[in-house]
Amino acid sequence: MERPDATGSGATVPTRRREVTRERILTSAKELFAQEGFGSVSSRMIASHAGVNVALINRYFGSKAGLLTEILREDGVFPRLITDGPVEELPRRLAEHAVGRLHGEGSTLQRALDHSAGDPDLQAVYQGRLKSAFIEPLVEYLGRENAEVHASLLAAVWLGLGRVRRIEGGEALRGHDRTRLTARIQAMLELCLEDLGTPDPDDP
Amino acid sequence: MERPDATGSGATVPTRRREVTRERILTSAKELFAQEGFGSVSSRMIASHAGVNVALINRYFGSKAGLLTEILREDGVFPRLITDGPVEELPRRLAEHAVGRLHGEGSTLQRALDHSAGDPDLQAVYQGRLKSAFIEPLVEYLGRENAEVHASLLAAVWLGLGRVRRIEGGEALRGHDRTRLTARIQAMLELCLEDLGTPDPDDP
DNA sequence: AGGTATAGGTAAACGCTGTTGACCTGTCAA
DNA sequence: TTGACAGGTCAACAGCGTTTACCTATACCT
Repeated sequence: MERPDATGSGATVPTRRREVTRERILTSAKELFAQEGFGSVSSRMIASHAGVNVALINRYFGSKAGLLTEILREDGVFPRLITDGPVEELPRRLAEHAVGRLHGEGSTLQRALDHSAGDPDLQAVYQGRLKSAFIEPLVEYLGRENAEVHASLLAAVWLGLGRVRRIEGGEALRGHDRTRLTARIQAMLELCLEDLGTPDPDDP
Repeated sequence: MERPDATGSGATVPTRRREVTRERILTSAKELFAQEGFGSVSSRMIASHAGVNVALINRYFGSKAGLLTEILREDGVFPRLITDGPVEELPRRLAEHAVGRLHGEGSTLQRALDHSAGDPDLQAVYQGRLKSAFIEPLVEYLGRENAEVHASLLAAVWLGLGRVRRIEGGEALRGHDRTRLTARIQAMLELCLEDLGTPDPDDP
């Protein structure tokens, strides 16, 4: 079966096209995840919203988690944020972005995925992503001794702020003076990156 | 039906006793959660391990999440940690505890629940718990201006460290000199508690 | 002691989930 | 026109948390 194409030329356009279907699923998934969060959206909901059969999700993305992995891979806000300027300004960039999120800035999708970042299926996805899109770029970007430790501490503050915002609503933080709060978070992030000395486990 | 009691007195002990059954479920749940994590343990697994009917979990705890809420309520490591000494030593206490966890210290149950702290059902449970067992006691304990902001920042670092440990294994942090790492985390927590000035949104 | 209300326990189903394998069918090249 | 095959469908699977209707051991009251 074919359908008339939009050009009015009389030619027909195939209804079965891999890329088109794949994109429909991706678009619907993003939209629904953004509205409801990952855990609350079922495969069948995505499929019916995309006007597509359920089985195709697993055909094209392996699993529901695979679908999310693909969405996150396309998104990639972390690496951009990290390499968006000189190292010495990284704490300021991250602090401003974090505080911005408290005030509802950032894409709907980002916010929704944060909101449901706990799902057990997501755990594995986020684990891979923390390394590939946060720790590793950061380590490479810092490019110095103990970079992994600095990166881990930075990631901890970053993720922790996200978590508090997510499960507490961030009301307490949002209520405070924005400039002062940003400065404080920036200071905390700078402390994460400050020199730690040589890591010698034998030395007390 | 009754069974002989352990005293050998010849008396019998009832087989149907609310508290006994409740406790059997709690014990089994703790054990299984500790081994496998929350998400991987089904209601039916808990029930069969406890030698009890599945429906009793919902009868006694409302839901599987309710069961976990009860377990966490009984546990309560947060409030103890917070009020375990003077305020000025709180950052040191928390830092030491956090680093201790990196090195596998803490109860099996704690570690396992941390490990599966992302489940969507747990999200609500943890949300209530973050407020009642962390923020609120901390706010009351600090008892000063902007206590909520300080508590939120502290909670962010604390939860963030937990999250990094959980999804990254904390290898990078564990590999570093323990004393120096503890000192750094302590400094970060102290920064969370440092005076912020008056929260005036109109003041740039 | 006997009768009986009820708390405690059970079995079977409900509707839902993600996933899979067997089966159609549109599309395109020979 | 015919065949091969990528693309799409359908129905079923096993599992989940939860609920409903039902049974029965227990304990109180006469």
